[in-house]
Amino acid sequence: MHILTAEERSYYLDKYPIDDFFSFDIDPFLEVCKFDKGEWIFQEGSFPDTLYYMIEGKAKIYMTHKNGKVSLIEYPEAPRFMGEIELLNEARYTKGVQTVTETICFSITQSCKEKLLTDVLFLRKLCVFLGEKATKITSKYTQNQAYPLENRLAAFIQLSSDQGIYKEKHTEICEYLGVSYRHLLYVLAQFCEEKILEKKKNGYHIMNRKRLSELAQEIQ
Amino acid sequence: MHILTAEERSYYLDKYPIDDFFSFDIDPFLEVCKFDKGEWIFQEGSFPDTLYYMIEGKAKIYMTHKNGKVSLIEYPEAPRFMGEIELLNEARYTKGVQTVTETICFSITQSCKEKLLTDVLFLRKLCVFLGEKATKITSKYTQNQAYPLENRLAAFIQLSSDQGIYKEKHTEICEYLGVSYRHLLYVLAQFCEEKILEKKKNGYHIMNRKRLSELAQEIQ
DNA sequence: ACAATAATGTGAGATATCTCACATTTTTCA
DNA sequence: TGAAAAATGTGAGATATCTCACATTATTGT
Repeated sequence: MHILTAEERSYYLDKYPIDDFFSFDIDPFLEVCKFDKGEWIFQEGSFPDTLYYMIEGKAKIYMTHKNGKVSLIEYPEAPRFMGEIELLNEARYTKGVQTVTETICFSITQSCKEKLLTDVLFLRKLCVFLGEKATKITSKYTQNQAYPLENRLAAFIQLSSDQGIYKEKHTEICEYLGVSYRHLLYVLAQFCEEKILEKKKNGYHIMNRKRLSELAQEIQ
Repeated sequence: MHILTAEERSYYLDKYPIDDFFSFDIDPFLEVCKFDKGEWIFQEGSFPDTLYYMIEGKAKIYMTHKNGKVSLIEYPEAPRFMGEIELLNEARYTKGVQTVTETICFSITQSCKEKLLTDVLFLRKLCVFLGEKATKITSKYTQNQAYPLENRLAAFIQLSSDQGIYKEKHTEICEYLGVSYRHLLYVLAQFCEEKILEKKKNGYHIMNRKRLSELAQEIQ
């Protein structure tokens, strides 16, 4: 992570105005910083003391279980807060957050914590954000346990494919969908078998959009 | 649901003071109401216009999937908010909420919505509540997919047993743990087989607390 | 350019969990 | 108090998913 120069800073502040999140002047408490691709924003189990507002980039939120399994909990995408729960609760340790692409964040130090926690505008934004987060997580996980991978994967392919081509990293997606790598490949192979997908050099091509939709639409 | 008399109202307001949640006088906007056991507080799919703060009782939050499966998402217990997400977001439809026991709530009409959404004290409470909710749901569901029922059930029995006896309704618990009724019985039978539990008239008696702990403690 | 590392891919067998069909018991309510 | 509904219980077979061991192919760092 490194902090951007004054020039870059004002570029981003201009591009992504954030003043209306706060009723006080946030400028003195704010830095713009850049994380490299793959860099960890929060180490799992650490106690972060910075609130980030991600403005460009994508990341992954992880947690590791006692038995060694890893859950990819969320795919946070800009724009959104990170570290907000730790701001609200003292000494709450965090999940691991790792960038997927180069990522630009506004970083807000806890030196203005008091101001933040008494700011109506900010708190309301945060409430809405947290409410949506809770709703999203709930729907992801209830789906996970109500539908077999076949349906969830179909939905995920629809979401994440680009120009009719699906080419995500299996290692990531199996963690996200909560199944083993092996099983993900099984179901992908099954989709190819059924001519829903076709595996090519540059990814899996969607051959039967209709059938894929049917499978996906079993889900809410 | 019925609204309590002035006398009962002041009894509960006295017993569970709530003034310090608000920086304005909430009294004119607040009723105390009672739900019977099994009554629905929110119908699934409806658009509630009341914020509740549950002060006594227990409930269940449900959602029904397209394929007919039902997920028991949460076991809300007093004290806590309900309907807070719908307060923040216009026209958000709700999950189903049904009481498990007789339940007493403060009900706050949306006529003071503006006041609430500009009240620092209230918003901060709400943020903390929503943050905890998100954390709790995340940990429940990541565990669900990282551990077999054997471990999760052991943990759940520890939590919900009383005086060494486990006697929850299987139909509910299988929904909560996200498995089929059949499978829940299998694993309970297995626990009996292994002499961890013993099935008696009044419930499953815990016979091997140590082994149960071991199974439960695989989970974080 | 090469070694190390990560990602991908596959087979085979095990396990966790589900579906369905049906029997019994308990609870609810008209 | 009797009929209906809910809860409980069980068997048998299907399916979804996992584990492990190993081979191949990309990607990365030096």
